[in-house]
Amino acid sequence: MGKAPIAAARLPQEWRRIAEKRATQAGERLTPARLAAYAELKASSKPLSAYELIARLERRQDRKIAPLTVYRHLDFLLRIGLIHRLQSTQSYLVCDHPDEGHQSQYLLCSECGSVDEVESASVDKALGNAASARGFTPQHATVEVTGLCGNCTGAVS
Amino acid sequence: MGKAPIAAARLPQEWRRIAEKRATQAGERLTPARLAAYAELKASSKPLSAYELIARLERRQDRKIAPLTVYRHLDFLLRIGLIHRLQSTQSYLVCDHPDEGHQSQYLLCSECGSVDEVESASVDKALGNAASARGFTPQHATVEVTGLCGNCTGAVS
DNA sequence: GCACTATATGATATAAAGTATCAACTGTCT
DNA sequence: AGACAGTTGATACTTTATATCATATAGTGC
Repeated sequence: MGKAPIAAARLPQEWRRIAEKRATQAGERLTPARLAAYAELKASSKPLSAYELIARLERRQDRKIAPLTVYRHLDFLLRIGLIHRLQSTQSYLVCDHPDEGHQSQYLLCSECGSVDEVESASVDKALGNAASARGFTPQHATVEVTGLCGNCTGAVS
Repeated sequence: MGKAPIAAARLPQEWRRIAEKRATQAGERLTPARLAAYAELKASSKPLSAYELIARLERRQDRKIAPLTVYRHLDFLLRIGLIHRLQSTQSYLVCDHPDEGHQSQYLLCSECGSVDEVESASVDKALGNAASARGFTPQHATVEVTGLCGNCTGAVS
C-alpha cells in the first residue's frame, strides 16, 4: 500500500498557518488527517454533525472512515481551540476568532442555519458576576442563542 | 387488564398544583404517566439522562417502558416549561422557577454534579444587546456554565 | 350511557451520536 | 537501524433519540 496523500478540502494558507501555530503551541502534531477534517469543516458554510463530516470526508477521500477516527480528530481540534462544538445542535464548526483566551457566544439562525460567533465582554462579565454571586467558580461557558439572523428577520411569513 | 394506578415518586402538593396549572394554561393534559415522569425528575437530586429516567420509572413501576414513551413525556414537560434540558450534558431537570417568562442560566458543578438555576437580568440584557447589535432576533438562549460550585471550590486537591 | 374525535400510550424497529479495545502504523530521537 | 510515543485503523458496542403503526384513554355531543 503506497501512501496515497489524503485528499483535503481547499484551505486558505492563512488558516493553515494558524492551525499549525496552534498545534505547535500546544505541543501537538497537525497530521494530514487532522488537517483534512479541519479543512472540511472550514469549507462548510454551516456547522456539521460528526457524521455529516464523516460522509464528506469519505466522499472526498473515496474510502471508509470509522466514526472514532473522526471523533479523535474533532477532539484534537477542540482541544487546541480551532473548532467549537455547538451543544444545542450537536455539531461542529471552525472558530472564527482562533485567538487566545476567547470566550465566545453563538447566534444560531433557526431559519437559514447560519451561525454568528460573538465575543461580548459584557456578556462575559455579567456571567462572571452571576456566578461569583453564588460562590461559583466558572471554568467554561456555553452560550448559544437561537433566533433569526439579520437576513431572515422579517423575511419569514 | 384492570388499570393499575401508576406508581410515582412522591411529589409535594405545591409542585403538583403548579404542574396542573401550567398544563391547563397550555391546554394540555397532565396524565398520570406524565406526572410520574415529572415526579421522578423532581425527586432526583441531580439532572437525569432520558435513559436514567427510564430505568428509575421502570424500577418504580416494575415494568418495561419504551424510550419513546418517556421522550414524549419529556417533550411535554419541556413544552409547558416544567423542566429544562441541559444541552451540555444531555440531561433533564425540573425548573426551579416555573414562573412565566423566565430565561434561566445554569451553573453546573463538574465536581459534584449539582446544578444551580439562575435568573440574571444583566446576563439576559447583555445577551439581548449582543444579539441586536448583529441584527439578530433572539428566540431562546442556552446558557450553561460549568465550573466548581461553592461547596466544591477549594475542596479540590 | 354511547358513539365520536382528538390526544396519549404502547410495541417494535431503526437512526444518530459517541465510546471501548486492541492491533498496526508513522514520525522523531538517538 | 532501533526504540519509543503518539496516531490511525478495524471491529464492536453503548447511549441518545426518532419513525411507524396499532391500541387505549379522556373529553364532547347526543
